[in-house]
Amino acid sequence: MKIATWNVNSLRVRLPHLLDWLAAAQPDVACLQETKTEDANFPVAEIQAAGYQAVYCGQKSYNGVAILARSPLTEVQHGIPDFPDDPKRVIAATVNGVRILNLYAPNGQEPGSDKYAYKLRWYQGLTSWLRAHLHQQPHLAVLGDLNIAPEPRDVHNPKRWEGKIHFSEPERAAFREVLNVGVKDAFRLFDQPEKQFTWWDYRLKAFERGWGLRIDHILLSPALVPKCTACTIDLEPRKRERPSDHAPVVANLN
DNA sequence: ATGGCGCGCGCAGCGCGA
Repeated sequence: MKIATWNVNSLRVRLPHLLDWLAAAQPDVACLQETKTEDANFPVAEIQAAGYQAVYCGQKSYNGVAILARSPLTEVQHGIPDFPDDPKRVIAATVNGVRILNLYAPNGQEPGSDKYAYKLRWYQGLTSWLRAHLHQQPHLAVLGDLNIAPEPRDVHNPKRWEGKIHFSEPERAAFREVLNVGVKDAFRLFDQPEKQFTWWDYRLKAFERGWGLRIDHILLSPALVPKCTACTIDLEPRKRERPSDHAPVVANLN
């Protein structure tokens, strides 16, 4: 089973890219973030024609998540239980016995801001939920735009980014707390080339210059780790005209 | 690297993302 995550930055604008990418990459499960689409406008027909079922929760302009799958999606859950928040950042479902958590973590704006405090609170809520959920669902995969670069090697210029949003120490600590629940970063299960990123600023030709961050992740529970045979970043969609600023991350599970 | 981009909304220019 191939599972993937991609922040599409508007599903409406990126639908042609998404359909081409589904055909090329052939994921069995695709978690999307920043759909920016109300449920009534979700492109169900196009997604079905591509061979996928979908569950989704979105809103106008901001946020929005969806899970696409070639097999039935069951036990669909919205939001983080016990975290009073409704900006359409979390959707979960079970596919082929694997519990899929699709997350769009808050951006955080900048350290010290209200949005930053909210991001850290959101991560506390996430960690508590994960701890409980992992006990109930041992075959658990967490995918999404987690908006944190966990280590210096996940940032093109760690000195430049130290203390900045996505790479501040409290954020990295929050990410470590997630890992401490018992999940592993699928990308780091394997030897990887240097300078592997999933997001590049639209400005200043950041993609061409390799100025990126690795902030989109796939985390696997202990039961899934031995089943994982590969985890890669797919740069092809980012090379297109009018791309999303994020690249998809893909993991193969036996 | 930091003004510089791209999105939605809605019809001008702003809020937001990362």
